[in-house]
Amino acid sequence: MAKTAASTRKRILDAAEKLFADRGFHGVSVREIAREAGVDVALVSYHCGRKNDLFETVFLRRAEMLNEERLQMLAACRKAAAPESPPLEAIIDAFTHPLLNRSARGSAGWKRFFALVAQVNNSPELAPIGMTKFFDPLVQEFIAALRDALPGAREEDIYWSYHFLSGALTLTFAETGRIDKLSGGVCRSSDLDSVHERLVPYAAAGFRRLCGPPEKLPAARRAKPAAKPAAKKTPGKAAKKTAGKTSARGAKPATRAVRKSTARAG
Amino acid sequence: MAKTAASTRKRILDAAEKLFADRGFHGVSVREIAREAGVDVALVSYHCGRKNDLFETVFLRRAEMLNEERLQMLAACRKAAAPESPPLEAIIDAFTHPLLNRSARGSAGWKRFFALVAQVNNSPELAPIGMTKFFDPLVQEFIAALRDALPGAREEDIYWSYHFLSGALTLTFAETGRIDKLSGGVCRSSDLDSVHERLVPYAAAGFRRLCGPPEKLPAARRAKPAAKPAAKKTPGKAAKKTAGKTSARGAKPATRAVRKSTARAG
DNA sequence: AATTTATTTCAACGTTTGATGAAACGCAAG
DNA sequence: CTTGCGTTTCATCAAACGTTGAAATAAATT
Repeated sequence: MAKTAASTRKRILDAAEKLFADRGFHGVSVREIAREAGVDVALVSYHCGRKNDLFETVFLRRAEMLNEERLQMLAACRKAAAPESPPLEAIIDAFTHPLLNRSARGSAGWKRFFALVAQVNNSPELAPIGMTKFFDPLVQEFIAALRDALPGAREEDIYWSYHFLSGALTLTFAETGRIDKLSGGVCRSSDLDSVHERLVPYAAAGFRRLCGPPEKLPAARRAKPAAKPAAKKTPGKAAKKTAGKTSARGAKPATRAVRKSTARAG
Repeated sequence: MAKTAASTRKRILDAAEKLFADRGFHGVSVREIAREAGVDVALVSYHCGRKNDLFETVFLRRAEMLNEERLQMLAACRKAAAPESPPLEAIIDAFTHPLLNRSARGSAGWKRFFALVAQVNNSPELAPIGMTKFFDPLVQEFIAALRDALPGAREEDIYWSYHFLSGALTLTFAETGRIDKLSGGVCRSSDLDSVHERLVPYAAAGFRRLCGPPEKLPAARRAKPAAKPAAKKTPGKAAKKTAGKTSARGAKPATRAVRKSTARAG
């Protein structure tokens, strides 16, 4: 069982997905992927080509599925509201709900994929390649829908509002566990249903505030420019001298300058 | 010049910051950092310890400065509003404005740092370590302020609203260039002043919607559960057979199974 | 000037990296 | 059985990896 060629390829992709999602492209070696998949190293390049191609394949595999469903939902809510524009919440939901569908009900693979997307989206190295390549056509479609739903809005406001949603969405579905720790257990990042319930109105309210009628912003935006905005310019002499004194640098241990880590303190 | 020990260490940290911000922790080698800094490899461990320590130092260096100013701004706006709670916008601004101060006026170092934070924040591997360690105390302080500004709000709603802001903020200041491409030049991610002008009201509106009085949500949230929510389960046989035919897998070239990348096709 | 300490250079260590050529295997078609 | 093809194993390559000891140099202290 699980010895056919197709399943070998799938095992490699699944293993790669898992490891890439955890530690990013550079944090994983091809050999590690092979080991995780229980497969010889050479089989990785045989089935999936070079490491770059493997990464792209992992990324593309689910991106296509996801975005298909997103477009379907968008079309559905457009049809339901025709000839009017669908309500803003419905458009945002069409954009976000497919993530919930895939992730909430226990699919480990999809969860890993979303963790991967979050990293790509936030990487100066990968975002201009990966996100643009696989997500921009879809996003343009949604931008158009948002434009209809927000008549009179300026283009920049729509794009920026989308960008904020994108950041919130990818971070949330990455499930890094940070919010769990931060909230002391009050929030569970794995409870995506209840998160999504909040994300949609949050984003919708933001869109309306930015893209809605030009209600004058409440002027009380900044409190004070802070006591010393550019204080503490070069603490090099003043602050540093207090700590250590012999060494030219801060406060560093013995023999070699720095040796604080794990073992071998010699 | 620039040959003192202190400046050597600084050169290493700056080089590390630049490379880490571009390609992440695993994407950069110690030797590369040394090369970028114009320094012998051994000097990196001499001045900054192991690679892990170097990364932490790079991260901590600016995080402390940044968060100090954030707390100052929070204190200032609290004082200005006392004994009332500061307005929501002022609190959010105290959280976000220090990023603008540091980044908007051309500091390449700070821009790189924010790109780094975005990657750490979205990494399952690094977020639980880095973000928790260096940002949680600050965030707790802001959560408390938000709690005062949003009386009657539920804890989960506050935390999740913050989380959404965090995602939008880090992605925005990472300046990956994606929004520039996406918008065809309409938005410039480097124009942080005008982005920040939008981010604050966007987030504030989201907070109010989630944490404000329990206005009944507009029921029209979902359009339809989409025609086929779980369509196309295993395209392995049906869809794949259309493309290639000889190979067991999809459509792949010659000799070896996969060989599509750059050079050395034979 | 002599002595101590801080910094820098050089060379090397054992491992791991991504990738591949050549040979062996399994299996269906001839 | 034999041929042929898709798949798998095995061994290997040069390059790069993180880290360090020891020697050489520079700077500070006595």
